[in-house]
Amino acid sequence: MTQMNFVSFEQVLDEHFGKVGTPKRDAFERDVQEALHAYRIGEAIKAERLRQHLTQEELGARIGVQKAQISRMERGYSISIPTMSRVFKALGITTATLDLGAAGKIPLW
Amino acid sequence: MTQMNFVSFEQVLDEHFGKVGTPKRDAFERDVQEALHAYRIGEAIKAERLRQHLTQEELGARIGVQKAQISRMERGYSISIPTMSRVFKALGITTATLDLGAAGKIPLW
DNA sequence: ACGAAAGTTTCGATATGTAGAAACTTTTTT
DNA sequence: AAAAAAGTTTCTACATATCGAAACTTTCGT
Repeated sequence: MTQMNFVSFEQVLDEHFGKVGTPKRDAFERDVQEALHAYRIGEAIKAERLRQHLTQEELGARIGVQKAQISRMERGYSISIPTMSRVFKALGITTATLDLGAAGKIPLW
Repeated sequence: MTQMNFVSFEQVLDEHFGKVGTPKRDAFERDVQEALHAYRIGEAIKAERLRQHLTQEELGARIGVQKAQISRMERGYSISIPTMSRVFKALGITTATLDLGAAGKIPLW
């Protein structure tokens, strides 16, 4: 086998989306971040649902949506604050605050 | 002047939207909650912007939107998580966590 | 009181999120 | 291994959010 060539993840990104700071790359970075936070929220929903031994169908019934909808939320399909709040409330989570550090804490519902 | 008649806020709500638990009233209560949290987020944005002595136009420039858009956000026009995160980042707020109590804390960006 | 700056609103176009129905895949139970 | 249950995806329709342009209102400095 001849010498292998390695390419870093960064190199691939630079090539496909441009260097950091260029509009296209920045848009990409934003998309990644947004997908990530939606995913984290989904994970939290799923963890809490499983802790309570509920199926997606049962949780869906509580807020009047199909199991398919719960699936989408848990899998990180981008979610709005009202939707997020409906689901967490249905899971019995009555308080949620957005902690902005120096800028204060905001109760979300 | 003859005897005045007083009506409680609750009575007005009951009459216009039905009692708590009915679909119409529940929808109303949800709308109020959603408007309220959007408003609180708007207040936080405004407070932080003013603390830094920035105009809406200057803050808008940082994220590439018009001053009109910042105005809408601050006044409680319903806001998505990605939008919220863009604004707070532009204000230098680098960490934000969603605190769900027993269900944990989720970094939002 | 006047003009300028800052903030708000309306209108309309476009983008993103919500959601059911139904087919499909994966996991669990028997 | 077959059936049932749980979870996921695709397609589609509709609802909500984003945002600029431009008119408008409020606030501030002189």
